Amino acid sequence: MLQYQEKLDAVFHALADPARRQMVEQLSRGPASVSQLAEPLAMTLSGVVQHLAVLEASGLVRSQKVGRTRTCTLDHNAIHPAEQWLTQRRTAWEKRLDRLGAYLDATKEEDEQ
Amino acid sequence: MLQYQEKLDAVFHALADPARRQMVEQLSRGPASVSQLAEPLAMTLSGVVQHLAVLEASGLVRSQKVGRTRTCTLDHNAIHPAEQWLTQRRTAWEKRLDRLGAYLDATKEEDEQ
DNA sequence: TTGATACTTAAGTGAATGCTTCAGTATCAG
DNA sequence: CTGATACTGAAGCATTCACTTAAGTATCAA
Repeated sequence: MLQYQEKLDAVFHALADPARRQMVEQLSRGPASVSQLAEPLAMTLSGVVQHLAVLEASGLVRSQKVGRTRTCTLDHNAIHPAEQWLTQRRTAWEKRLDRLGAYLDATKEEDEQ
Repeated sequence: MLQYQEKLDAVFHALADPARRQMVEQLSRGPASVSQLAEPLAMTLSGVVQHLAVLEASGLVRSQKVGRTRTCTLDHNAIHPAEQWLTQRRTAWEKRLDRLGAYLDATKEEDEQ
C-alpha cells in the first residue's frame, strides 16, 4: 500500500494528462470497457491500456475482467485526499488573506484617529 | 494564456511532485523567499529554482524580486479550477451511485411485493 | 571596496513518460 | 472450427523530468 504522499504523487500525476482526465471524466458518468474508453481518444488501444495502468496504480480506477471485456469503474475514495489537499491549502491561504485584510483595516482606523 | 485543459495539465503536473507540494504547503502559510523555500528541502538551490519555475508556469505561484531577494506567494485562484474539477467528477460519480442504490432499493421492494 | 548573500543560467545525465508497432492470447458468435 | 473481438505484453524511441555541477550577476553591509 502506498503512503499518503506517494498516493498524492500518483493521483496528481495521473490527472496531469488530458487523455487520462478524459478517461476519468467518462468513468464519472458510468463504468466503461477498455475499448469504450479508447473510442474517443486519438490513440492506439495499447496506448490507452498504458494510461489505464497509470490510473489503476493511482487508485483512481478499478477494473475487473469478465469474459474478454475488462470493465473499469471510478473509485471516488481515491479522489478525496487530493481534493482535500487542494481545499486545505487554498483555505489556509484565504484565511491568511482575511487576517491580513483585518489587520490593514485596523491599522487604517488607528491612522485615522 | 493557457487554455483550460492546459492549465489543468500544468497544475496537476506541478502538484505531482512532493518537493513542489511542500513548497506550496509552505507558501499557504505565508510568502517566502527562494532560499526560505529551499531550506527544508534536501536539494540544491538550483533544483528549487527549477521547481519554482514549474509552479510559476502553472500559475500556482507568483513572485517578484525586490533587491536581491525574490518573494513568492501562492495564487489561490489557480488552485480553484483543479479543486473544482475533482469535486465535479467525484460528485457526478457519487450521484450515480445514489441513483443506482435507489434503483436497487426500488427493485428489492418490487421483489418483496 | 570587499566579501557575503541571494539568486540565475547553462550544460549534462540518468530515469521516467507517452506513445508506437508487432506479435500474441483468450473469448464469443455463427 | 473459424473468424472477429477484446484485450495483453514486449520492445523501441523521442521527449520530458528531476536533478547535479559550475560559473556567472546583482545587491547589501561594513
